[in-house]
Amino acid sequence: MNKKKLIVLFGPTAVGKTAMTLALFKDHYEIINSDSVQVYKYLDIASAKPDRYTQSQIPHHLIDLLEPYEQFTVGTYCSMADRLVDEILSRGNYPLLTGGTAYYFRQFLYGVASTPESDPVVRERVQDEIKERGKGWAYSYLCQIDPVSSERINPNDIYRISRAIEVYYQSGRPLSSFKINTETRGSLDPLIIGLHLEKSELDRRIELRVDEMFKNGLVEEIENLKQMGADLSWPAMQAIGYKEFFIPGLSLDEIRHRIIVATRQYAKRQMTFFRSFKNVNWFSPSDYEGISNLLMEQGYPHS
RNA sequence: GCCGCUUUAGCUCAGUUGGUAGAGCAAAGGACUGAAAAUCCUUGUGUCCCUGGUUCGAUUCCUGGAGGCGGCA
Repeated sequence: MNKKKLIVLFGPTAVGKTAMTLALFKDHYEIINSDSVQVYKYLDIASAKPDRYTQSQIPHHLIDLLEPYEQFTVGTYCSMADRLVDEILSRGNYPLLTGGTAYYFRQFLYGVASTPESDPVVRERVQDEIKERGKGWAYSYLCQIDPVSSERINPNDIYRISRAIEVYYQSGRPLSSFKINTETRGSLDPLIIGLHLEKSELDRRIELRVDEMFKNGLVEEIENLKQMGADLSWPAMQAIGYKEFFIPGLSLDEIRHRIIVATRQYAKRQMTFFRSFKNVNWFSPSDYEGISNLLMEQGYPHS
């Protein structure tokens, strides 16, 4: 059985992934969006969703998939991406997974663990319990039901504690009993391309991009969402460039500044995650020639 | 011009009854088991505005000066 050839293209926010796809991947490629915010409808500007023109030049998948009040998960991403990879290959094209959500790439490449998928009812039950009995209880309960995970998870990391408890409620098994994969799935033959920029240059681009977002109507986009009933309980509203508008009492300038700072911090976290991937071919986002040569060497269509 | 308050980390500010200092934010580094643009961990950062004096020792008390804020003229 032939391994599936595909390209993974990642890099921190604002590094220039979209420009890169237009420059080098216009023909014989189809993009599988790997960005946890661009899957949402109506979140166009602050999510830096590829514009109409870009989408007309290259087929895009997994964009505008959900309403902003719906929950997306890695598991869904992975199964949809798997199906799309097969479809794209059967058409004689190459899948190009691109975006900024490192966690999605990690789970896609290694294969998502066999833990039960998250259940909103159970999640709410656990949330209620934590609210009632406190975070201290949650962690000591975790120590009891899953000592192995309690070693790994910090007592303050209520997200992961909560999830570990959910898994226990749903399966009757500790989270740590589900083995995770640490190697790329045998069925895949990925070519991983990472884009990186010097910190000061990336910071400059982030600031420019945020100013562009305001010029392109970010405030109107938020107004539209608020008219639809958006508030912080909508999963999509936790994204940078959206959540800031729900903080009471901020001026537009303060919102702008917070978005810039949060974006810089996000880019830093992304780089930390990306650096942990193996077999990454790192390039500057302007190095079209280097990437083109790599594609040629690896037997991929190139321009 | 006079009176009062103020000057400490990149920013906002605590503090030291005289023994050269610490929070939040920012920053740097890291983690990541179906929420991941989420969540969490670790770590510094200093002519304590300048000048003289008192003192074993001054960022702290005193003199003079400079900047900022407010009031009166």
